[in-house]
Amino acid sequence: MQLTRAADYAVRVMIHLAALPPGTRVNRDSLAAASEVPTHFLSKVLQVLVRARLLVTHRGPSGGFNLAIPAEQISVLRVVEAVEGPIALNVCATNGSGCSRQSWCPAHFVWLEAQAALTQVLKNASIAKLAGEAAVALQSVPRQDKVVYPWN
Amino acid sequence: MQLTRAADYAVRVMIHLAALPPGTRVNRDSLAAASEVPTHFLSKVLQVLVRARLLVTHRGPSGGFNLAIPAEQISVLRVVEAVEGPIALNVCATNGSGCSRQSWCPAHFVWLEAQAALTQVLKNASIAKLAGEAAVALQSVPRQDKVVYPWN
DNA sequence: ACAAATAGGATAAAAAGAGTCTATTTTATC
DNA sequence: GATAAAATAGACTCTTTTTATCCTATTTGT
Repeated sequence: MQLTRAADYAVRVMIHLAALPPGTRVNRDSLAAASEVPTHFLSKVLQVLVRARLLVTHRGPSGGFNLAIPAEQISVLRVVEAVEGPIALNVCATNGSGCSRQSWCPAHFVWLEAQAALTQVLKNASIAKLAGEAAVALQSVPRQDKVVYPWN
Repeated sequence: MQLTRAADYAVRVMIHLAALPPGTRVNRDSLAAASEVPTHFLSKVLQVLVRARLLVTHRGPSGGFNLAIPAEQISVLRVVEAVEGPIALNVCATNGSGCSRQSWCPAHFVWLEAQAALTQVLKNASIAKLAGEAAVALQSVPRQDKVVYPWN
């Protein structure tokens, strides 16, 4: 009943990028440092986010990652599901076949309801909003990462 | 991000017992059959529920398990947490130390909020209520388990 | 050409999850 | 007291997932 570390890391990274000027490109090592994530593991997570079209990647010198779409349009749910797949609190709460008791099991609806409540919160939380909060919290931390601004 | 099978099984068993006359004692094999759970595995789950004071156990012939308290007073949350421990969506959402970023991490509050939404649903769902729904669904299934009524 | 990056495959350690088996203890009943 | 029905407890297995790490490509800006 826990998020994977990968999903947590993904959300951290997305928020970090959203807090920078739109389009800012940041390389993996900077992202790893800023998000406190093991670099090699973060590579994997970033690759997933790229495949999910949430990030855009650039190779070569001055390469790195930036948001593929405006942070306002990205919910935490979307990021989490990009990494973990669709959230399902129980096997019987899957879209697929699920369990044999599905049709009558009285617990079934509770799982669905709980799942809906959970995903609703994650859906309503946009990465942009969280990044805004982050900006406030980070005012006392002037250190800058190595970043490449899009106008350079 | 899923319930364990054990927690699912625990809820099934509790609902099954709650649907019977109060105090009805049922042995493990009957519970396993009714709940579609591997018998030996169910043993483990039942032991946990006994330690959590949700079930009362009786050994020997005509032994078995029955609810320790009225089903109206038992929430699904309580059953789940008896088996899985306190629900925490993320390491940083634990009561304990959590992660170093806890104090300022903007995602932190989202996890807490999502967790609250989830637990709220599970807390509001009483085993008794679900058992009532089960009773309706089971009207077409006349088969009786081997049970021991408390007045015998 | 060179160097800075990402991509992606292979590997692996550790933990969790799910289930099985068996010996032991308790206890109702004959 | 003997017997048998039941729960208890713990060891054990097997599989999958998680969480990485490392290494070799491949891209690409200068």
